[in-house]
Amino acid sequence: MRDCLNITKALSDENRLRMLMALRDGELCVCQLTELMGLAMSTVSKHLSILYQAGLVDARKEGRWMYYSLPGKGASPAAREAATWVRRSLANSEQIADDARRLKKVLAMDLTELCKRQCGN
Amino acid sequence: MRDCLNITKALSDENRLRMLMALRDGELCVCQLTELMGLAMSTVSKHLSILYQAGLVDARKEGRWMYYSLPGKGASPAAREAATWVRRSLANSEQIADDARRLKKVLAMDLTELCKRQCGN
DNA sequence: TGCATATTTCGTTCATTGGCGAAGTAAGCA
DNA sequence: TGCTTACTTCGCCAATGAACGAAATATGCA
Repeated sequence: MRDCLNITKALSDENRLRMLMALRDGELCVCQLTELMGLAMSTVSKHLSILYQAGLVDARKEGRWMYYSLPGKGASPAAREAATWVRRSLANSEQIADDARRLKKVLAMDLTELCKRQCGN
Repeated sequence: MRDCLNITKALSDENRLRMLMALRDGELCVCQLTELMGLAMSTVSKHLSILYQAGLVDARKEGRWMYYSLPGKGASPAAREAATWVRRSLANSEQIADDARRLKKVLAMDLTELCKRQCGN
């Protein structure tokens, strides 16, 4: 029950759903997600930790960067099924499509420049 | 996005998950769910309306009684898939097993007597 | 019609959650 | 060793949500 609730609570916030969908095409660092979401970095970090606790994202540290991604085979069946459900349910969301467009621009930016700017705020 | 969030928010409460699971074997009226859950009837009614808004339960009025049940074929795919996910995720929950045991006793009670007692409170 | 009963709605209280900025931590570089 | 940078944790405030009891809304029955 605890695991199940962790997952449903993690999924019950619009910004967290958007972040999960943003990770569809591969891992992103916190700065990139922060730029995409237009929230404070501390807020994004908090959301990511909630998703991580629920097993809905993997985390990988590389140098100073933390990369988050959708979980692989190691994840719990419940979490993977939930992620699949989210992906299908939001496939046609206008908001998600808009995020995908803006994510492309974010990915085109220089990562170091982007992070420097984010952390300056 | 709105539909998806309605579903995940509806599922992000332990008592609502327990109610959904209690409906596995067929419809129940508000009094029966109230007895099972040990909450105020107004609280149970509120939870049911949230599940209903999300499309996670059907509602049927028969005389003075409102019967709630898991949704049939008419329900949205997203809601049905979510319900299936919940059923699988909680299949082995001790809490749910305990609820099932107590539900048997509730079903053995006389419905009219049960309701009269509930509403007296 | 009037009364009992089953349920919902309303108003309030309390706990949880999302948001931010500031301070703290960890990793690379001069 | 310091300094910058990428991120997390902490402390606070505003908003949301769960709980209750009381009042309102059906519905059936005398």
